[in-house]
Amino acid sequence: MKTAVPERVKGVCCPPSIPLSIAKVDACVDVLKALADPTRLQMVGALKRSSQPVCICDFTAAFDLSQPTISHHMAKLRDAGLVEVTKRGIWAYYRLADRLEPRTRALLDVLV
Amino acid sequence: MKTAVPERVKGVCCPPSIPLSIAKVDACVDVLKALADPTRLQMVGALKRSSQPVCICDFTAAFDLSQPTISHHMAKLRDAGLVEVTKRGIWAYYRLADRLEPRTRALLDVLV
DNA sequence: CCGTTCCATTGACAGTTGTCTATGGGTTTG
DNA sequence: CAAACCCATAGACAACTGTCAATGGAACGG
Repeated sequence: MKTAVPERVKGVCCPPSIPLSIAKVDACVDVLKALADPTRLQMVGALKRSSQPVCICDFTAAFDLSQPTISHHMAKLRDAGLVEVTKRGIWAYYRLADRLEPRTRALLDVLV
Repeated sequence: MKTAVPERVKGVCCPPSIPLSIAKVDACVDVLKALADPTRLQMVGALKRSSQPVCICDFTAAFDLSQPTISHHMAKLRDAGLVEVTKRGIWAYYRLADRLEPRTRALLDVLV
């Protein structure tokens, strides 16, 4: 029964008891921060569902946000390693990163 | 070949072409925001690994943060519906929420 | 070569977030 | 009751974030 609370002794609170998994936490948090925004989450979802790289101008049209804001959000996804860009002529085409970590891939499969 | 970029016509950029899945995005983002912090992510991980509810004083001891800050982080996890509390005497025991949405559960399985 | 188109960067600004100190409330113990 | 203990809330403050307008750079077309 998981809800049966452990016994405690007053004043003996707070031994350093919790095993924390500090490794990879920061990297994980960076990915979560990148995804924790409505615009960026929808961007990633659209890229994941698309069979082709998507021109960023389409995102500029799809969201009610200025072009610099869209560019800014995409830059955050780039910095997090989630997306990659191919420039062709005056256009910039984005896609999900080719070599996502398996955990990150699994995360996207759950999310979008 | 997913990297073959689509053709474009100059000036015809930005048709309203991207199908966005607006539903549930905000709810999803709320969960992601709650998890997108090193302290909170480790808290959730510790709760997930623990077979018993964990006294919040243990978190106060485990992290190099003040007691109100720990309480504040746990409140954020509560507000996001990720954890639940049982009070007993002067102690507050936290655990993962009993009825997490399947998607949220899957998210935690990937993350922690 | 010059204007047009698309994209990224910069700078500014308001709103949110993480942290602390201070305080108060509830529970147990002397 | 009074003191000690644990926890949550309130207030303050610095740091970060999301947004926009303005600017500049690169590529294309006449």
